[in-house]
Amino acid sequence: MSLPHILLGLLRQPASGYDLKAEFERGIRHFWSAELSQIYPTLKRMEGKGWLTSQTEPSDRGPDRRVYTRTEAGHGELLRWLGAPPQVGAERFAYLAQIAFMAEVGDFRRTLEFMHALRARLAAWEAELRAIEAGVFAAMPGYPDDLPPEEIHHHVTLRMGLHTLAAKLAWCDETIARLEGRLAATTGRRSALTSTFQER
Amino acid sequence: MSLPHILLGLLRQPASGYDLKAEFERGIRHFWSAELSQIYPTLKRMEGKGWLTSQTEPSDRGPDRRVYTRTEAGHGELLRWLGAPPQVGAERFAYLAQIAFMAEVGDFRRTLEFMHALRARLAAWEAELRAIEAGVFAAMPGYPDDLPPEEIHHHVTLRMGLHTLAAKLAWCDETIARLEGRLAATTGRRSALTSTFQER
DNA sequence: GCGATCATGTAACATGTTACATGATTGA
DNA sequence: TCAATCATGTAACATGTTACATGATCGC
Repeated sequence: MSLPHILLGLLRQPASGYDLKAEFERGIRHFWSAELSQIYPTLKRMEGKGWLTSQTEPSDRGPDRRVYTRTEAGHGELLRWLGAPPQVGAERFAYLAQIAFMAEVGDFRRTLEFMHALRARLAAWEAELRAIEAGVFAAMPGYPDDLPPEEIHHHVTLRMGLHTLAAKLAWCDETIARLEGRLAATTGRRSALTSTFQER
Repeated sequence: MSLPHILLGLLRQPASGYDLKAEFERGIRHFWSAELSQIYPTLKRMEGKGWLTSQTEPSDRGPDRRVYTRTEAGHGELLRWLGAPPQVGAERFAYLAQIAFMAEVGDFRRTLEFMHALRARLAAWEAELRAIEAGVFAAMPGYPDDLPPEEIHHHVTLRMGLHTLAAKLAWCDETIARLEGRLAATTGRRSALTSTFQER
């Protein structure tokens, strides 16, 4: 049950479902995502619980907007969630599952190809985070020491992304080197076009 | 749609739902989890698709076991999944969401407390992975170079866990140091028992 | 006029969690 | 005899994804 709490956190100012989706796209997306078709009914449910109120207002362009405001009860629920212990351990990595069973293919070159594709994806993601940090730094010479207190937490989540992506890239490199070492050991004995370890 | 594929991967030998749950607990759990109440209907669905066949057999103790066997079609589906590109980017970290909105509490000491709790959880997890690696090393002096080819992939996923957990611990330490620095800068000016940045 | 953006939603489906129901066997 | 383990499942609920439906306005 995290999406309602994330929405409560984002609703420092009143906002529509559409606005909140846009907030997800710039920032939150790095550690959580939600589709509009999930956000709209969730907001409605939250209003039913008394965490939000809504009023419709005309839009500058397009149809009327339904703008949600956080209630006292909603703010209380947010604080309760922030007081709960860290929710850790339920992470799911589909690509690790793929690697774990890759032996079934019987050819290291597939694993190698997979690791290269994975590395490229992770490197692009890291570049994105680096660019964000560089942008903040450019606008603030004393970064991160001069960050105002209310922006520290956002900075902390960005740093987590940078740390773990660097670690994953190092892991990709380690893995690629190890697999290439294995492949080199079998090349010469047999063509690189034939099976690499089904021979066993 | 990953659980069916993980089950296909685990079914190198015929196994019951109960057996497969046990396999999750020793290993898979580090990057995926599933309850029995999800595994049983999933196996039934997979049988309906022709990926598995089942036969019941008496148990040494307790009720009859329904043992599933992977079919040719099931093996083909597994290979198709292993041939797909890495599924990356949809990761969800509830604890990062909590940190991102922790400013709402208005007291760094809560963030600090949270980071200490998080660090303890991650350190315990890292210790567990280290123990697994140490166990493998003890049983095999030439680890990891001497690992047989079919065990390399398992080793690779273990290494990913060790890399990212070390990175997260470094991030925790960096964050804790930064927060303590901030706190020290305000202590002396006002008691540590009062608000730290709502003053702004 | 046409595609992009603004704006809200429903419906069908897929996936995952928690609680409940049942009952045998084994070891302390 | 009592708790743990073996063993299978259903039901209710919660969460999340994909596809579909509708329609206005703005810039090219």
